[in-house]
Amino acid sequence: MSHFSLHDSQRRATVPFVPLDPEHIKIYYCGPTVYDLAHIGNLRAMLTADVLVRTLRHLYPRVTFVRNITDVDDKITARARDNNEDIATLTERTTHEFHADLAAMNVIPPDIEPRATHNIDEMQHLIARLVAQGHAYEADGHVLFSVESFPSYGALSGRNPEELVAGARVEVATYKKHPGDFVLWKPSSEDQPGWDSPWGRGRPGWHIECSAMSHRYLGESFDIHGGGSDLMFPHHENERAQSMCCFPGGKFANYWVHNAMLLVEGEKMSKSLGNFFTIRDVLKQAPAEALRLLLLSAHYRSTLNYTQAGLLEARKTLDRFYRALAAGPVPRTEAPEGVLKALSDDLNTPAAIAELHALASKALAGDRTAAGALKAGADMLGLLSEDPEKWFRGESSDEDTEIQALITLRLEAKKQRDFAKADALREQLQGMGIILEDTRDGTEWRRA
RNA sequence: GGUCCGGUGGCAGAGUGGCUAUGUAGCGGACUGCAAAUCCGCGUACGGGGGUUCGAUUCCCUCCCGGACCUCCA
Repeated sequence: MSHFSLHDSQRRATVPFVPLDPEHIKIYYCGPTVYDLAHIGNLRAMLTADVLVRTLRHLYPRVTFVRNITDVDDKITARARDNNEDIATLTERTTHEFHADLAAMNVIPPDIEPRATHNIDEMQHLIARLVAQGHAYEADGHVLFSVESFPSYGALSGRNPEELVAGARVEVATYKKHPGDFVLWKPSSEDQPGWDSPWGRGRPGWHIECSAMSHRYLGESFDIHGGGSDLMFPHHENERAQSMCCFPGGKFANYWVHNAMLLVEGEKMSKSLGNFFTIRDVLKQAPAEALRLLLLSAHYRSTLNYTQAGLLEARKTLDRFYRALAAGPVPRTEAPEGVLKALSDDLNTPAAIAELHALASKALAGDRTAAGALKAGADMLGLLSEDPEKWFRGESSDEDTEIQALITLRLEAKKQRDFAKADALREQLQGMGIILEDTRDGTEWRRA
């Protein structure tokens, strides 16, 4: 078995991955807040988790992957109000859209996908425990976590509470004992979602839900906790504080995985710059696998520059890979060593893709074992899952007959060495978005 | 202001104390009636300046530039 190394954000180093229990790997990822369509930045985090889980599944007999849905949040409440719809309608619809988008991207669903609103009791239980243990206090209707009660607060993100005070760009609520204290429970007005609690009708703070759900489904200690690097502080830092104070005997997450952000055409993706892409936006203009390959073409801890040119390049790369598969039979093969080695080295997807290129070249040269290895290796990355013919031609349609007829006419013209006519027919097809490839055995076609 | 990451060939993007990925674009060639696809060849990159070393893109220092985070954010 290959040695799997993973970069742990807390240790700030790439270290050998040592499972808590090699028979059962447990991983938790922060899922979406369901108030809007997922964008390609969200997708990068989901893909990082996906490749991580695929790799772990290959190396270990059992992996439990938990990814939550945040369906109570002030952003949700605000959006529902703007849309003039029920909160539940908004969150249900957005959750379905999220699932559909990830399915289109060939992302493996989590084993357990808990919803925050189904875990309010668990959250209250944790909060009560924190209060009882002196890690949390009630103030002005809120329950707050006391960062000073947890000596290692800041260890994950590498900051200390004093620094946070100096740079804070948000005004500190007066009822906080320490400016870094954060909300565990907050009171709800009549028009806000709320649940009865020992501290009055209210709703949970953002961070407590992940502590509650990871504990409920994975226990006091689990192997990996992941998310985007922007979640490291404050979200993950706070989760860690809550959970470790609640369960001093546990380790909470043993490894922390954080993916870097992405840029769009060299700039930060933002709605005001007009370069904000949802998964759906991209899928209108390119196949899902092209987007997937593009996002995996940079290492997850590097900033990735998403560009239109890159999307086209990814598609061309896949064309070549699919050609390599289509060139002959594709035997079932074990995942190739080179790909496994790359992925075992902190999920080095660019190196894994380079292996795929080498295999594709061999396959195109007639090595069908390499074609099998290409398929198996690509599968580790969730790529090349389509039928090559479908990849090149799309779903078969009535148009195919017409295309075939024009091709036959052109072959006739060619036979009579009427190249002007043959070229005219080829141009006509090109106008229909069809590219021809003459081979020894006839003429193949594909969509541009 | 604080903390932390980066700067690699036209572009994308790995990696390494000496053998300088991979892809794409470009150029030349083979194949083809012409294309497309495929194949062959070419272009020797590591922000600037110091230092350590027999040797640095890789280690150290410094400067410049970019980015992230500092309680909305994948």
